[in-house]
Amino acid sequence: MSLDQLTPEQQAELSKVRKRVIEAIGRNMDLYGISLSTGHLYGLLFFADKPMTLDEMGMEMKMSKTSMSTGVRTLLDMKMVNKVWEKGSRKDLYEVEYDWYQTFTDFFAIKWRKAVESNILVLRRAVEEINKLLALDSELHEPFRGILEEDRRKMGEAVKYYEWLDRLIDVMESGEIYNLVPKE
Amino acid sequence: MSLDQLTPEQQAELSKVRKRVIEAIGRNMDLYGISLSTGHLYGLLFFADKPMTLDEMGMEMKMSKTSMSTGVRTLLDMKMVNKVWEKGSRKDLYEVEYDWYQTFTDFFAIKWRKAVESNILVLRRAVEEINKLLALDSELHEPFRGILEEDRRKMGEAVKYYEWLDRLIDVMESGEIYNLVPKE
DNA sequence: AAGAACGTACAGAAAAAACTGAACGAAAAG
DNA sequence: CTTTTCGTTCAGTTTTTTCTGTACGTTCTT
Repeated sequence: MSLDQLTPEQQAELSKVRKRVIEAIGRNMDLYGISLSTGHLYGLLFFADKPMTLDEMGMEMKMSKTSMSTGVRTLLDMKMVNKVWEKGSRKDLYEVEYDWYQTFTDFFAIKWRKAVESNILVLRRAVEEINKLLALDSELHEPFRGILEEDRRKMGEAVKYYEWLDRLIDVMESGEIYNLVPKE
Repeated sequence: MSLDQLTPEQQAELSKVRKRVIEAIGRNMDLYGISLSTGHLYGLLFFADKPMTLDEMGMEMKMSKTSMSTGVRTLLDMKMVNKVWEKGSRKDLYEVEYDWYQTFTDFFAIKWRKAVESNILVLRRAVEEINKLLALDSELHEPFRGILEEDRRKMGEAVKYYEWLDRLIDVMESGEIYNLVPKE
């Protein structure tokens, strides 16, 4: 943090302000599926004036290095922090991705995309399966046929929705979203 | 589920197909901050051909009525299910909101909006606080002044991002988003 | 008014997730 | 080549979340 050069009063003032912000940001990071303490870690890195090592994080967070390692990896997987290379140091260094617009769209590209595609796949397969059942014997008892058709209809609707979501994610990834909602 | 009219083989076929879909949907509902079993409950309601009571859900899910009650309330709070009134029955009836586009935008309107506004508030206050510190004494030691200004800059950027996110949520709530990404 | 049916609050049990320290393997330093 | 440093794996512990049964208040039914 390199706050060492400040007087104790200055350090206290500053960390009071920062702590409130870190707390708020960290608390709301569960929207990204991130635990509170990993959210705090993110907040710490947000205010750091230089990339940090795992040991430094552990020091500041008063937590084990193991926890820092897993926390950082979570953030790394979501592209919320970046690994930084610095000649001379053989420790790994990390800093937050300060482009939060990018972080937001990456979140969708990584997490939501996966869910969307998995669900589309499963739904399409299920529809196929039902089609097979319906085709197999045209002499189906009415209640069964009706239920199958209703299920197929519902799943068809769901697929349409997921395809829409897929396109929405495209629009975010491509940056087109900024045409509709400009950054400024 | 009113599958009673079907033969055991038909019931088996159908529930095999449904179970796979429910599993997939439920698994990915953690994106909404919803537990796996509440996700399964949602899946169950998705396939139900009529609104269900808590007892029916407990029966199907093989879980306690208490759990059904809390699960349904979670889904209700997120507007993923609706309470349905049916004359004659004095039990509460629930059905899923089948308009998934609406569900998606409601999710942002409910969860993200809250986070965004809370964070903007906290950040604005913190910026104010820093402005006060900077104004208080113009004879600040350089390192402190520099750090304060850097923190202020970062938080200003964050506020701008959150304001963008706020506008994005507006666009979703208003339906403008469908101009950019049409439903079909 | 009394009894039955319903949903939920609550406290304890069970399950899941987060956290830690010790141990290990890889890679740099001596 | 040996030693040190670093990040991660893993097993065990702590903390948090989920789940359950009982008890309770409310609202219908009779």
